[in-house]
Amino acid sequence: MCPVSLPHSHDHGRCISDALSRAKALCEQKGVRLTPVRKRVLELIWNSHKPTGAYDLLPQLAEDGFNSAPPTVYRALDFLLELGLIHRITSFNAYIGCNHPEEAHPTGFFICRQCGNATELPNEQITGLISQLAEQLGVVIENSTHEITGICARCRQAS
Amino acid sequence: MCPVSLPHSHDHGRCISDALSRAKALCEQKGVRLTPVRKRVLELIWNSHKPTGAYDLLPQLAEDGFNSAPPTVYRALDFLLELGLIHRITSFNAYIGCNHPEEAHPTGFFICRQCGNATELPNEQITGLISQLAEQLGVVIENSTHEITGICARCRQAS
DNA sequence: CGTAGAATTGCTACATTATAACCTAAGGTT
DNA sequence: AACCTTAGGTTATAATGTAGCAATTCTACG
Repeated sequence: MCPVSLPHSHDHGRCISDALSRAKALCEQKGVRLTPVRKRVLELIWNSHKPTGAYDLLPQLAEDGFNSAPPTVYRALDFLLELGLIHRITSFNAYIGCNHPEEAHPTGFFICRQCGNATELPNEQITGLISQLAEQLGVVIENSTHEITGICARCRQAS
Repeated sequence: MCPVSLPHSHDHGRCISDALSRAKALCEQKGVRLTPVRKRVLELIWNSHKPTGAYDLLPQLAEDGFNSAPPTVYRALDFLLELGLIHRITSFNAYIGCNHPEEAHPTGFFICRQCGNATELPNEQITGLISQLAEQLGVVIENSTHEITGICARCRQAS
């Protein structure tokens, strides 16, 4: 399960290295290649818990001597999205790492207006909602995005 | 309440004229002006129950002799969004009319991949979800978007 | 090995969506 | 009329995302 609220302070280096090893494992399992660009993009996205825009990645890749034209980034993003290693936050045109790429799951995010951090919403609620809706409306659901903004618990207390 | 599923065939002229009179009433009530461009944009959006892109409106406005540069359309859209007369579907970069602009409400949409129609999700479910999440996460929710895609009941039966 | 085929990346150009900035016009008020 | 506020016109540009094709790297198989 994804954390629903970030601990005030956490070992973020650990966050990143965990994400990278999960990614490596998943790629091996699926027989696909976590190439340097792909790995670096994932790492950059995991640099924070704030959604990162595609064009924010370009200069950072350039610094590392990678090619830095939009297609490079978007290809890497597409690859990572496909594997579930990252999610796209459509209302921000931005991307964020996922903690549990192994299990397929409908995605939802809470994004704090103050600190900018995004946390994944608990699966149960989202799953509950969409299965309820599917039955009630008689529809077949293929995809769903849920993006909630506001003030997170920590920022609320800090103010 | 918004219809959750479109009747197979409905008097769509009525849809449009209802929307326009609601808009007129709301504008009078709020003391703002439903100018020709704004009215025409609203009408164009209500031409179907499919989300309409901003740039789709430009040539249609041009046909009617209106100015047709992006700012014109976006200003009209912003005005209509502000009043709740339309909603934005972020995952499609598109806009759609709202049946009940009077009452504030969190918005959610189901969009059919097949026929393209978008229908507003029942308020109760969305409201239920976000109030549950707000309490559980200890957050203050300011905004939420819920966009579900799949196959609607009618298209499912037709296939 | 070595070579064919597939996957990946480099690169240029371009498409789509949205906004900034500044000026003109229209409508409402005294 | 003089003034003020709101709305619209116009040009340019920002931000996000893709198409298409050539060059390279990897992989599998003989």
